Amino acid sequence: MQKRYEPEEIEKKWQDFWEEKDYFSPHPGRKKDTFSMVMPPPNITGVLHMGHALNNTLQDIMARFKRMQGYEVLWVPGIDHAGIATQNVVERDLVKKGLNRKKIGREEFNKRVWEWKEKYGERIFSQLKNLGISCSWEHRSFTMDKKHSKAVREVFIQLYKQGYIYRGNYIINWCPGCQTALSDIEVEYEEKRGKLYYIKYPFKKGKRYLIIATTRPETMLGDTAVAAHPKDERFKNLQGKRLILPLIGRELPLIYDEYVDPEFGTGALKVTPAHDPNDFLIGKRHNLPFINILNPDGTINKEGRIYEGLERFKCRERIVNELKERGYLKKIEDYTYRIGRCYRCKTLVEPYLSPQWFIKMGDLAHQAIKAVKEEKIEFVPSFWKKSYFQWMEDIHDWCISRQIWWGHQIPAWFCQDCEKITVSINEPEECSYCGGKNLKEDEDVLDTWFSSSLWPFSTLGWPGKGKEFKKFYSTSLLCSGWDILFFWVSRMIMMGLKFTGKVPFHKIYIHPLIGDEKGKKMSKSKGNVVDPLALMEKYGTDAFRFSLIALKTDSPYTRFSEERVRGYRNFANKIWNASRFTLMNLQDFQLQKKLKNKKYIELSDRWILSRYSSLTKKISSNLNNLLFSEPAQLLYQFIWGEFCDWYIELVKMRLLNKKGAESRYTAQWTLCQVLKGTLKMLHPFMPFITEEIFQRLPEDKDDKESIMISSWPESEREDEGAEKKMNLLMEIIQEVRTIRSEMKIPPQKEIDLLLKTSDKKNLNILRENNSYIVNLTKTKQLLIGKDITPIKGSVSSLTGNVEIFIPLKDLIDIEKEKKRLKKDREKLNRELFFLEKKVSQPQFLSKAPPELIKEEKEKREALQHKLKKLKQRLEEME
RNA sequence: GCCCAGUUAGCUCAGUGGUUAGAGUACUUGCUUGACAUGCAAGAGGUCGCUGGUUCAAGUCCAGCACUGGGCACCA
Repeated sequence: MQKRYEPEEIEKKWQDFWEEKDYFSPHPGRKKDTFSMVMPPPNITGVLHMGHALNNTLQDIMARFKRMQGYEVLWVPGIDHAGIATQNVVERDLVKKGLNRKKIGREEFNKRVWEWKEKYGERIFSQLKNLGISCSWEHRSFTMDKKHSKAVREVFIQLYKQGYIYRGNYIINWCPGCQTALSDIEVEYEEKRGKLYYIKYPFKKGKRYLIIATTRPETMLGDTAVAAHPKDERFKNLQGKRLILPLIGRELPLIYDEYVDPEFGTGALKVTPAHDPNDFLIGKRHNLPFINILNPDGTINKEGRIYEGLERFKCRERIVNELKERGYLKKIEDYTYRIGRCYRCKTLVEPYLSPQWFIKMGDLAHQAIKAVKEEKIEFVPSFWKKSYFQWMEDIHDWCISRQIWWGHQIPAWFCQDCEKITVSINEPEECSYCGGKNLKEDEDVLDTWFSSSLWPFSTLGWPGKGKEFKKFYSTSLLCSGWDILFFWVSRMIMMGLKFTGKVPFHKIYIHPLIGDEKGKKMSKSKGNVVDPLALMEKYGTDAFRFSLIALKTDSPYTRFSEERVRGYRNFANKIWNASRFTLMNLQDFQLQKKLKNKKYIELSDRWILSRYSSLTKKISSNLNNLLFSEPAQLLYQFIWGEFCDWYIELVKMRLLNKKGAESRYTAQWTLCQVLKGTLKMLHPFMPFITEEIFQRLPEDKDDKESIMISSWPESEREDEGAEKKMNLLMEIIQEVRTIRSEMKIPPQKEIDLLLKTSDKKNLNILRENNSYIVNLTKTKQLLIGKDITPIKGSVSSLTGNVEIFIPLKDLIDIEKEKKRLKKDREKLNRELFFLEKKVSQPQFLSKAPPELIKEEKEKREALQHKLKKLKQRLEEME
């Protein structure tokens, strides 16, 4: 075994081994219970990023943990066809080749997307394999495969037939870049500093005019009215007047609508029903014409007359100029307002009137709220529930149609004869209303999130209700980032309840997104993106995974720092070396079976086994409660701070046979047991290094061929007495080391050490375990007793009720020692002052629990004793 | 505007009403100590954002405020 842990070959080796052995597929376990999860499907365009890494590491920890606990685990991996995102990527690729989508046509385009999918779609799977995740690859799914198409159509048709899905002409968010409708949540809003233009709208008769403020002057091309508040005095006597739209010359009626805010701008509002959601409603109320002025690509259409063909912002510029030239522009003010961008291509979104498909959300949302309120789904951390409720309670109908080519085509046919819609799983032969054969399939496809909302059951074969569906649905747990809480999680809950009658998952674990060191969102444009694959290569996958988990908090962004990964690389190396040490000392371990029944176990053994036992309980309960960073820290602390720093150090002398064969064997057994059990608990976090070492450790009957399928450790060896004894010894050792360091005693120099106490119990502990003290403090001569008189020129200290003396003779610097003791005295005085105050308060004595009072009083006595001894020493030195 | 989260060591973060508020990292000092210098030992470093309240007891619970980050909704 080399001195350093070298992850590369080891990781590859075990990943292949596990897959070959088919450990990732569900196998009936000891518990007969199941544990199931579906992976949030990455986009087929996706390249592994930090978010995937965290998300999948969390799931992998749970999968491995539950598997070791004896559950039958199913973890379904999959990828998402990601409609718009994928279409954009493939389209860009076409442009590079001098082609475009319209040139090659829909069929050819989709053929190319499929080709692209075959080529790159599973790239992310191989990257996930590097991460060591243990999902069931044979269950892999794709949101566009036959299974899912069937589920999608089934859901669509049922929703349509039950009146949840409708089609109509409404204002939706239109992305001129992607040239499709978007749902409300697919628009990202940001503050923008822009201008507010004040435009004169002249009356048809006379020379007067109204001034109207707008941020989007180009939309005036679609104005069909001017509105004022009915109670606004300024406009009261203008009833029935008509205005002329500048530049265009169209006559506009002046109407009155409660919606108008008299306080804003001039109190008069231009109404553009086809390009503003509020104006749309006003238009409906007042039966105004709806004039669409935009082409799908964001250029002005023929309704814009002389401006036809202009790009929308060019048009704005020109209109403003012309208004100015012709005296229609009163003024321009600076104004900050909100603009919406497409979440895929970041193009500014336009409110746009067009025929689209929608799902009525009211009832579905109501059921989904109810299920969470009734705690059928547990949110972790629970505060996310509030966001969930808020969004669900204020939900709008979901625009599900997209004017793109890549996706599930909407199973609807328009009858050219009677203009009615026939919806059907398979292509219908005739119109279901008039029987006409002249049918035209709807060209729109469904929102990507429509198919992903079915994911927890569509992956399990729904609408079929086969064995797997029955066995693994509802799933046990879903892990997701909060960024897709509304896009995905909420919708799965609604669809799951609607179509299976059950919640899609019992628990939802919502993890943070990973920000950079400053806590900012990682993005390509900011250039602060960290590549997980590079980190895995540099520090090893285990260290990388561990850093993701140990860093994780509940706050929405976790700050990621490479420093920490390096720290956990060092931790992996520490484990490696602790194991190396153990293995080097197991030559005669064949005796282990005999040792199992041995009664003789040393204090340090009892101590480490006790610490180990309480660790097993904490780790199990933490993981069951979906706490991840806590167990990670506990394991780190135990392995490094207890097992390595203390146990291994204490056991060295025994392994060198200084205490006889029996003691050596016991040490070997304990080392091996504790190491093995700890590795098992660490396995979900650091799968590779733990497997590598496990394979090298001696087998016993419970451990089969891999740590992955070994049983989760349980241990009942808590021993409070042993812990107390060890604590005393450790304190003394640490105190002696401190003195050595403060007194600048060279590390090589052996000292004499006197330990004085009148407590019989402590005397026994010290005598029985004097070797611990001798070995860890470099002591030559150790004297333990209750009537020891320290030699003059000793340094002293006190822990518990044990007085420590180190004779230094002429080496001692009296002044320095006095200073040290005085500093101790000050500290003691301070502590005692507060403690005495506390213990003497009548309210404390009457209301605090008696146990605590007793403890505090004992503490006070101990402090008083300590102070007395300290004062004695100081007097002696004067 | 409404909502959520956060504010603890230089930095990144733990902290479950009850010892002297912890860890990693960085820093200082000393060490090639028979697993490990990716290491070992010791040390320094804190008005727990502010103000009140509840309590025998508050970093922890409650209220208000400030600041930071985020989400949602908005008037052209």
